Amino acid sequence: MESNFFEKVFELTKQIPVGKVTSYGAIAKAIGSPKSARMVGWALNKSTIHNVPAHRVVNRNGLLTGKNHFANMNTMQELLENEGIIIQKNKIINFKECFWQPKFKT
DNA sequence: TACGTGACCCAGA
DNA sequence: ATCTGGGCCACGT
Repeated sequence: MESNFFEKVFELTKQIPVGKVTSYGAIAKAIGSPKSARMVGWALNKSTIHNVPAHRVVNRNGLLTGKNHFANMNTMQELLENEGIIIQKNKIINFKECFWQPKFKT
């Protein structure tokens, strides 16, 4: 049995549309474990460089907490800005506007 | 086998 | 408004 959690986080993250972002808690909640938001970040950390736009996943405050784990600290912000997202001081300005809620979709 | 760690979130003071 | 503490599940050593 494969790690459901890992796969779920993977799927949801890959389903994030361009120019949109989401939070770890949202993904965790979508999976069914709102309390386990920490594992979402852990899962992404395992898959940072795979084909998963982990850079579109930020914390509840819209802060790029995980940028430290990317290849380069600027990578995450650069990618998000490239998507059209406004970031300042490692924080998304129009976070609410760019927020996207993950859903289960086969 | 057991303990520690982690890209977080919520509730209380 | 800010600060502190607790909880959660899975993985690594």
